Amino acid sequence: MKDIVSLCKRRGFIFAASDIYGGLNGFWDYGPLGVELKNNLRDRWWKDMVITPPIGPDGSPIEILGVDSAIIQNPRCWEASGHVGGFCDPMVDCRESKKRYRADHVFVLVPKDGEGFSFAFDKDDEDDVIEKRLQKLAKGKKVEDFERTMLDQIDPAEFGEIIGPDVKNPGTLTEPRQFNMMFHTFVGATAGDENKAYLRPETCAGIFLNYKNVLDSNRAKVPFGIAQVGKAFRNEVTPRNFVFRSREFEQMELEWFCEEDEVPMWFDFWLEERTRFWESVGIPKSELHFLNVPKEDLAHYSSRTIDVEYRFPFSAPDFDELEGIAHRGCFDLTQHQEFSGTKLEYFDQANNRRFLPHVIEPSTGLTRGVLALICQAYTVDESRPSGVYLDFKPSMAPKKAAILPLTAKEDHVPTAQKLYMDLREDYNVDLDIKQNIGKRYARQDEIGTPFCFTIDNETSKDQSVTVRHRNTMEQERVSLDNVKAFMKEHISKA
RNA sequence: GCGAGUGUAGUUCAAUGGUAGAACGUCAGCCUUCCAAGCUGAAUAUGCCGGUUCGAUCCCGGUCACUCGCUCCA
Repeated sequence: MKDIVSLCKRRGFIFAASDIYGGLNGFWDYGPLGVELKNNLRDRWWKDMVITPPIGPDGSPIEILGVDSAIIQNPRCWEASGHVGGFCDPMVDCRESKKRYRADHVFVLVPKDGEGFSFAFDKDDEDDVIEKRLQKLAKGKKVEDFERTMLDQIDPAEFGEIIGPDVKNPGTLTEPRQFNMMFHTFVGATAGDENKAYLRPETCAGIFLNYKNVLDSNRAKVPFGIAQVGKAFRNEVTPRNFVFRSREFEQMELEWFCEEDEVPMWFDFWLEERTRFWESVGIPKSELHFLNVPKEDLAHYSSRTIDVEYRFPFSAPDFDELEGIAHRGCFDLTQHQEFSGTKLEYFDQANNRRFLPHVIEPSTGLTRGVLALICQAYTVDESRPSGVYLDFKPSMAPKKAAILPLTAKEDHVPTAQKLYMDLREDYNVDLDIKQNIGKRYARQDEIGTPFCFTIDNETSKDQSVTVRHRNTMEQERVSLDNVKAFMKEHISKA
């Protein structure tokens, strides 16, 4: 992983944000090649979703519409989604056991006579565990001698008298701290609670907020989908693993609205489609893993979620989440309907009935996808000068080809320039004239350019150039006239 | 947020209480007819802030970042 991070910096894929100031934990910038790669992945997703959506089970193309909603929305929408209420749980750390507890998940036995210490327990602790611990530490007191109170109901000033759940001495618990995952900001020039707003922690809310607008303006009929790509922000406790968990990231989310009884069919449909997508951009199925998220780990709104996981270098041999496909039920529309007071029911004219559609959400991290593409492409090959090459699918590669005059002299350069000007109309290509040919091949290997066209003495004789293939380093001759056709053939099918 | 470790050119590594050196890469020139070749030259570093000291890259403190473990990940 270290090597990948260093290659990303060295060649201009991904830099630490504010690098010259020493960086900022959890934020990353995309360099010249990184932004191309990210755009390629994003554009492919957008094309596969919105421009040419898949063929549905009935044989005709399904309907998906795109939106691009604001990052900052009315803060009430985050109350509806549960982000404001549900995720501000005060947490308490134990200085000795190094554990962290939710203050509302810890209860405390406070002595009724006010003498001696109080004892904290996890809310799930069984009675016999509690009794045993009291026997050891409470100097003869029994459960009946205590009053049971939740930790978040106790004044932190009295924490000094409490013995934490996993320790033997009092005074190790810190004050409760709020851990709100949402970044907040203020709308308007004055900073106060009345104009507090949030940076969206996920893009899907903007879809639900526009669900009615899209329906009304586009004659959409259930089942249909709304797609969005955009930035989201989460104040992660621990940004880790390069761009995998960062505080500012980019999501590609589809909300698929359908009838409740068709949920199982569409769920399977999207699972299959999304798997196909990842394969098509270069992630082999062998490196993917499908995690049926266990009930106890499901989000509050979801009754079924499958995580599409990828074998990242930092997780290997295990996998980490790349995409989540969730059945969100009608939770979001119900909540927004209630909080906004706007009716969001769908009217099915054919059957003359109103209902709130259920939602299947394939939600993926664009920036995580970029990381997966880079990790997957990273190929060590000691036999070649660069020692490594990036095995991108040609369609994903930031640069599709490099045009290299064999020498900087003679008539190689003008021919190369002409070819470059011609190719760049259709493809993102490089023209590189300086230094010997080996160095230039090596450089292109490191950034994953699939093809290099080399102009040599023979070119002026027979109007042909050498194509050098990145993965095999093999060469073949192609006539100048056929270079475009060659590109078209090799890039469109991959 | 806690604990442990780390921090020297783009990268990988040296060295030192007296102000840093190499290799590779990068750039320029020469030379080169297909894989980081050769020759000549050049630019570039002690994360940041403070303290101790005559003097700190080195010792101390803070901070920032990275790695690992915990925690978190709706």
